[in-house]
Amino acid sequence: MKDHIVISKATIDRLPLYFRTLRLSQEEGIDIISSEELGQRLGVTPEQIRKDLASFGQFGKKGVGYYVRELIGNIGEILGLHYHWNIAVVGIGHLGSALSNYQNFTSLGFNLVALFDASPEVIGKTVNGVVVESIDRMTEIVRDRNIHIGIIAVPAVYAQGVADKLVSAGVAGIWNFAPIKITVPDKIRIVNEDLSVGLSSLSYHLSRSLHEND
Amino acid sequence: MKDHIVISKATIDRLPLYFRTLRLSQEEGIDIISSEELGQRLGVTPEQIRKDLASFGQFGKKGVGYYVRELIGNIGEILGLHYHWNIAVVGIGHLGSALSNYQNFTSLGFNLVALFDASPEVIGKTVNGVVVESIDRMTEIVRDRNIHIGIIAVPAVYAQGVADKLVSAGVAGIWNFAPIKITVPDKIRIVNEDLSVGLSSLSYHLSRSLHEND
DNA sequence: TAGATTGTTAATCGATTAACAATC
DNA sequence: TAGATTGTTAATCGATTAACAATC
Repeated sequence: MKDHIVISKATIDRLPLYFRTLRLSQEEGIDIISSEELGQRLGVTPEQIRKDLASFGQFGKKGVGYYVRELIGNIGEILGLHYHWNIAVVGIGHLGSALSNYQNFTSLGFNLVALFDASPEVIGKTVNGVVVESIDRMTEIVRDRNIHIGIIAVPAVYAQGVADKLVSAGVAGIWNFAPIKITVPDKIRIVNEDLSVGLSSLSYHLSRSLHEND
Repeated sequence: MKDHIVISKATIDRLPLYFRTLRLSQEEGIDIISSEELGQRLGVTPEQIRKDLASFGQFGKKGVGYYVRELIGNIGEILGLHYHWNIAVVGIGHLGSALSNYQNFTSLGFNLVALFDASPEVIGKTVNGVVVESIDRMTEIVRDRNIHIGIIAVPAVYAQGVADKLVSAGVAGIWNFAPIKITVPDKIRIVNEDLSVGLSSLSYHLSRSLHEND
């Protein structure tokens, strides 16, 4: 792995796509794949793929391509998926339940180890094999179950409070689904997943094509 | 609106954030806001905001700032939210149900008008006031209810098939949650919402900080 | 008017694309 | 060896940041 080279956010965001597509290719029985072929499968130029991978090392064989199994391992390790992070979902409403049941997280190596909610009607229920705990027990449970990542799926008004609680309980990263900006200390990683962006950008483009001949 | 100027994807993706934050500010009773203040609230530089808005016109008053209500209207119109697009969700599993119940879409002006599923156990159920229909009735329902946008929340293996069906039924845009690349004709807009990207990028950064002193 | 803040141009920075030498 | 394909450098393109004149 090369030090002192800064990897672009765009590159990091493409790695999961490479990872996923390589695994699909592997299931199809493909052992070796070229950047050309891989690019076609996921809609990225071969140059882009080679450049992205090259920032982490030399994973291919010139004149041959990439060994699929090997590359999956390499990308998995780059992404840190081999750490099998423990995750907790906070807010077991519609979205929180859906996330708790999302099988693709498991297949990426994440372990769902805790669920939290504030509502007495929800506390005690079992979702995807995990019992929903009161949000008041967060501190002890985060410590006891060694939770690395907290997923926020509560209404916007509560999101900052939940984030503060997760941070003081000791998580290292937060994945925020609440549609609001959340502030955390610098050492905590935060990723905002804003579902309204995708739909709004669709709306933008659709309304353009409506009056294309202006 | 300025013609022949290409607006960057990054700009379009920030507009929904501006929109949302402006509405929150409005609720707090703020009538006029500067790019400085707005920037602080959503974690974007004031220059960035002014530049983004400037690509669509002159919405502010020099020496004063932006009139919140006016700007909300302007951005809403730029995003095409005033068209009140009709949307349908395909695949009423955990994620599909959550999306069907997502109140933020409604607050952006989208109308949920149809739900589809292939499973007899789900067909006929009511989710958020809408009855789940068989996927076999998609063509007629898309036409009759004038559906503009289809949301794909089915397992990856079925996603391309569902997309083909949505396109031939006549939707103009697709919002895809299935973790797979989908191919559609050029005239159809497609946005991929890949939930594994966010979590994987968290994992990447967390594993970096683990061996920060390498 | 003086102070504040926009809109816009120029400078910088970063990411993608193109080209090709290295080599399997 | 000849053909294929990577890894890497250079060229281009696009987006952000800085600076400031315009003006409310």
